[in-house]
Amino acid sequence: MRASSSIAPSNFRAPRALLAKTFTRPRPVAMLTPDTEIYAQGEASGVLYRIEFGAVKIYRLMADGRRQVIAFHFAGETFGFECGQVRSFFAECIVATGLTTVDMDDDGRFPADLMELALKEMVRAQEHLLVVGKQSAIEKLSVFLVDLVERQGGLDSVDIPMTRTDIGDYLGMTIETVSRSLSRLKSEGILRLRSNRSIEILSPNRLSRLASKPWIS
Amino acid sequence: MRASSSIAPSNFRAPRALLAKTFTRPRPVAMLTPDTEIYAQGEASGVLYRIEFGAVKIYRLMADGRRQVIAFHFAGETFGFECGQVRSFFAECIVATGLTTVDMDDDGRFPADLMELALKEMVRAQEHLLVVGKQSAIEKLSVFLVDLVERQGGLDSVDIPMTRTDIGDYLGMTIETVSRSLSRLKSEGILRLRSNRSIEILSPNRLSRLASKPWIS
DNA sequence: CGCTGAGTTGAAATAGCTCAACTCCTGTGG
DNA sequence: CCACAGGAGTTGAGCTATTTCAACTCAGCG
Repeated sequence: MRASSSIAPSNFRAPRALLAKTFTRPRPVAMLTPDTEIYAQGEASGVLYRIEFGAVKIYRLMADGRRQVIAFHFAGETFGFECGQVRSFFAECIVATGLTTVDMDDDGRFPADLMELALKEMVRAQEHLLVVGKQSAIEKLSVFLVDLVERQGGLDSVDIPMTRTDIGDYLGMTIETVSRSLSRLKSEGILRLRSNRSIEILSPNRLSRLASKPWIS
Repeated sequence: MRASSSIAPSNFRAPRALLAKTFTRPRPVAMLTPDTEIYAQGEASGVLYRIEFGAVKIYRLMADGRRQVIAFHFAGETFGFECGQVRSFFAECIVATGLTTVDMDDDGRFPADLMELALKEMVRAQEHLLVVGKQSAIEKLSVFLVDLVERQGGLDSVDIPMTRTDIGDYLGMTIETVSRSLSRLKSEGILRLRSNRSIEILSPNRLSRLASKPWIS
């Protein structure tokens, strides 16, 4: 499943005529290898990306070298919203990924269709806040896993494309704590580590009880 | 400066004709007393609010009773963005507050002018993530204070309209830790507590060094 | 076959939480 | 005008979860 070629994002800006605002397909697809940088903090913004397959992480670097992962995005999702002329975040492929682009209007605004997506992204960020603000590492990790399960269609077997470091930077904890929490869930029989990047949920109920949907109804 | 009357938000929905999309003033202003609930989790969404004066907190209640404050808003700011038909958050006045409303379009979308505001709100939420994800309590509080300073025009004297509990729920720490961190900043000569709700920044440099703008350039 | 990076596990250090006592401020009623 | 009550804030002491530092395992790959 490894892409055979890696095309820099700036090279595959599609002709405007091809970019229907109604998201009609097919559109040109760029194949990116793992760890490819899609855009960087400080670059000019303007293009939105839609993931055809694969996974992407959005993060920010701090002055002291720490990193905060803002979001993970998977197939079918759109990312790249910014409020200024300049990117505030980095976007990077986690695995082999196929991307298409969505341009802004001539006047520098987004098609109205995308308002909904931007708002959804806002709410997602705010809900992530609830998770990072939680005190317990087990809780955080459970919420993370339940979210992954749901986004992967509710199957027992969950793919974890990102590294422990990514997860730690996403949840605001060290990789050791991520690892220990996973081990704890394993030892309690809630999940099984099929491999480093794939787990099997043995007791979805107990997992989601740990995650305990923080928001009321 | 206490408002003489408190009008429930549902009572001051202005006639559509008055709500110019270009934000022309004057518009009807509702005066709300402190602790007035502007909207609640679960209510129908649709109206945006603009703060003429005062301060508002946006928060969410968790199933276990914990609270996460998502944002504070001050004069000149607009809040109330949602992605669904229903409010995900509570909005409540912190002090006496004057509000005006901005309706959505007939088709349930926001005027295009507001896209920018929504995106700004998204980025704000994502930056809040950086703060809550930080490990040190002193750092978190410093970032919070620096933000307040900037939003109040960079003066030495900062107004803290919210309680320690609000601050704690915003930064993801207990009120005791908020208090201890403030005392620490005080004992180090970085600030002075004029009163519980007003501080004087003695060394803005050292404060912002502690806050150490996490994002590079 | 050994190198490298990712992940795990252990032990000690520590930051923040919890519980509890206390102070301070403010508003109220005598 | 003063006394008092209640809420908000502060401070202390002990406890615990997470971080830190370090050693180790494991898997993939030249």
